[in-house]
Amino acid sequence: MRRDVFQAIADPTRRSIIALIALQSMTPNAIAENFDASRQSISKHLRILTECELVRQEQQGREIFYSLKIEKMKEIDAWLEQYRKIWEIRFNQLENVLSTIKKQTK
Amino acid sequence: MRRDVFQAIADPTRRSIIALIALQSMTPNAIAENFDASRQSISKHLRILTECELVRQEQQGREIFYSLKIEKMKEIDAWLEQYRKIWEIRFNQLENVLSTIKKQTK
DNA sequence: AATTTGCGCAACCGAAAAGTTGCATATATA
DNA sequence: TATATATGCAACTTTTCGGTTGCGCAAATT
Repeated sequence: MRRDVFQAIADPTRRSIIALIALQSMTPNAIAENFDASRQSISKHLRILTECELVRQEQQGREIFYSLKIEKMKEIDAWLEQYRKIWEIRFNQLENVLSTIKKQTK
Repeated sequence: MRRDVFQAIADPTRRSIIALIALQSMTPNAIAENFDASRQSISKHLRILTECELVRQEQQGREIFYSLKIEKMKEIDAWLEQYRKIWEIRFNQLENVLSTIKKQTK
């Protein structure tokens, strides 16, 4: 089972779950109430999110609270970083081109 | 076919293709040479990347050059932004807690 | 003009993923 | 203690995905 963060966030339901539990931890039932999907289906998504460590479980009596491991999101951020650099360079190049044109028209 | 950026970057081969063409545009054959995968397989990935507008094609004779549409990557960045905010808040809260502890031990 | 080259497209196949159903288990509650 | 509730897990089905094969077409090359 190739489970990585990128695969985890590929599913729109999982992205919604992430958004839902980003601020406060929730039980599977509470989460499922926000979707058309069945409890089991949500449970499976939660398992996938847990397996790739995007989510943490906390047992409390017979309830299990799920919350987002926000640190793991930084992995995506780190991957994006290289491209952020590129688009900044591109932007600067464009700036230069524009200022050159401006000078020429003067 | 539900094709979005998140689904596109879920596949490791596609992420490699993105990295490869980020700086200069390349033909499918040239791209395929960098992988074990067949030309057709790479071509299919390129189609998916094109469909979700992460990649642009430029015909030049019988060759087609593919290049990254870096702007589209910003969509992922925009999605991450909300979580970036959260982890900054968390970090500041931690700072506060630490400084409170520091004061108490004084 | 015939052949080679670069490429896309459609059909097919096997593996993995998503969803459903039916349990089992542990903790509350009556 | 019997029952209801919260949840996970395993088995099964359906869908999706990645890859291969085979074809067609247009641009280069001979």
